[in-house]
Amino acid sequence: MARAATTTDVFNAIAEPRRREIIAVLVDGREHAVGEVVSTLRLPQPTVSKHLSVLRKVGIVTVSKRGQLRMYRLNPKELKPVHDWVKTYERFWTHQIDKVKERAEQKMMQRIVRENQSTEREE
Amino acid sequence: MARAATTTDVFNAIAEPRRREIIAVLVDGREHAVGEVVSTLRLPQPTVSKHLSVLRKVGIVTVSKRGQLRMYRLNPKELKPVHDWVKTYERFWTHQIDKVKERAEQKMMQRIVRENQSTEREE
DNA sequence: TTGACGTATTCCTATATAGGGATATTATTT
DNA sequence: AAATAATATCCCTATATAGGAATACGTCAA
Repeated sequence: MARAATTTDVFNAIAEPRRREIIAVLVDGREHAVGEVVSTLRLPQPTVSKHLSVLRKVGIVTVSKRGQLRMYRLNPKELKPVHDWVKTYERFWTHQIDKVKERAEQKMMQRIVRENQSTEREE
Repeated sequence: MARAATTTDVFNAIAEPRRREIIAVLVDGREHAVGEVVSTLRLPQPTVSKHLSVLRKVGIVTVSKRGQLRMYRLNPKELKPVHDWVKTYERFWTHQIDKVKERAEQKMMQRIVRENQSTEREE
C-alpha cells in the first residue's frame, strides 16, 4: 500500500512545511486572497493553490469567492486533534526542569552527607 | 518532486497512524521489545520493525540491544517541535467559549440598536 | 467583445512510500 | 553444530505525491 494521501487527515496535511507556512500566513484569522499568500511566501501561484486545496479538503481552511478573488480563512479548530495528541506527551519535557532541579538537589544532599561523614570521622 | 521522506522530520514521521499507535505503546517510558509491540498491536513483525526504524531515524525512539532483543524506548522530547508549532493555534479553541459569549453580546447589542432605531422613527 | 487579471486544473516526472512475503542476520539453547 | 528464536532487511507492487510548465476557467474593465 502507498502512503496515505495528504488529504486523509490533518496529520498528513501538516507534514508538508510549505503548508505550515501558509497556515502561518493565515494566522491573523482574516481572509486572504491567494495572491497575498503568493507574494508573501514568494511561491509560484499553482503551488500555493494546490497546497490550499489540500488544506481545504481536510478543513484547515475555508474559501469564499469575492469577485475574481478566492478568499481563504484559517479554520484553526481543525488543528485541535494534533494538539490533543501531542498534549499527552507534554509532561515529559514540562517536568524536565523539575528533573534537573531534582538531580541538583540530590547532588546537594550527597555533598551534605559526605560532609557529615567527614565530620563524624573527625569526632 | 516527490513527497518528503517519512524520515525527514517528526511531522512526516507521525503522519502515519500506526506509528502514533506504536508511540502510544511506548508511552510508559520503559523499554519494550519489538515482540511486545507486535503482540500488543497485533501487527506483522516486519511492519512494526519498519515503523520503529522510521521513528528511530527521526529520534522519537532509541534502541538498545539486550541479548537477541532490541529494546525500544520513547524519546518524547523529540515531539516538542510539534507541540510548539500547534501551541501557536491553541488560543483559537481555548477562547472559543469567550467568543461564543462575545457573539451573544454582539447580537444583544444589535437588538438594542434596532429597537432604538425603531423608537427614533416613531418619534 | 476583447483583453487583462486572479485562480484552478491538467499533464508530466522523479521519488517514496506501506504492506506482504520471503529471507537474512544475530543470539540463544540443546 | 544444529535448531530455535527475535529482529531486520530485501524484493515487489500499487499508489500518491510536489513541483514545473502550460493551459483552462471565471471575472472585471475598457
